[in-house]
Amino acid sequence: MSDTADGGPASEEPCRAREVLGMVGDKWSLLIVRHLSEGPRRFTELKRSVEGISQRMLTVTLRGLERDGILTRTVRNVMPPHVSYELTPMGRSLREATAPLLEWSTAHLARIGAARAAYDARPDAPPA
Amino acid sequence: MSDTADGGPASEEPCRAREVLGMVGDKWSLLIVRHLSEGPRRFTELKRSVEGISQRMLTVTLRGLERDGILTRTVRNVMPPHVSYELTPMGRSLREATAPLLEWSTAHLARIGAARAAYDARPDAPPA
DNA sequence: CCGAATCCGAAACGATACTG
DNA sequence: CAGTATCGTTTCGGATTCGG
Repeated sequence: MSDTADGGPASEEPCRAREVLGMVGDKWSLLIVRHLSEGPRRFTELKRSVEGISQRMLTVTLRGLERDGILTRTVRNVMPPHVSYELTPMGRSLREATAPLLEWSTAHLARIGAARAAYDARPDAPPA
Repeated sequence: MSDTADGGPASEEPCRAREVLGMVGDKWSLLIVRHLSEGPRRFTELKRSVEGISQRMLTVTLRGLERDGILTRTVRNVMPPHVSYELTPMGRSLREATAPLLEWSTAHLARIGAARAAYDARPDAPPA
């Protein structure tokens, strides 16, 4: 399968791929989507499980995904506050669409590291 | 298929997805990979077909992809210079892994636009 | 024709402190 | 608990200029 059932033959106009990458190509979106694929999660749960993300980036990223219709934000106005995030059907379809890429990454990361090492060891390797 | 054959259950350690996105999650990499999936291309051909990319970003992105073993760079030292770029087998497998995401994008972009419009029209929409 | 080098503005990101 | 506000740093990316 070299040219069928893919995202198009690339020869078409300005290409929508950029818009998708502008949405999920950031540092955290796909991580959050992936974690939410296991079920609804609360803010602090995500904060812990994504690990490395700051409060700010978690908030910002969640807002963006909510705006794009990838997930829903449900507020229970009690004390203490309780906010739950959950994938929409579109969010789950996105998760499935990104699965092959995540698979690919785990399968090829070692090879990529080797390629980089080989490249950097070449006589004509770039200085920095 | 809700949970099988995907990139893992998300519960594992710090997650490699970030490294992949650090590689192909930028603005241009996937576009270039997509264009190269049709066969080898020269620098100026890519410059024209990607359209919107600057010389600098084309050079930088191509170098990165070459370093990661996604594509090869072949120089024919003649006048005028002739440099050809071509996907490696790993590059082609990457192209296939990203195909579902590109498919998804073309299928859902309109719906996302609608979701954004609806979100922005909500009474509690963010100011900016 | 194919790039490298430099400069600069814009945007992303992170740490911290504060609020209901 | 679940954010918001502010600040400083880092990175991205475009324009321009120069070299082989």
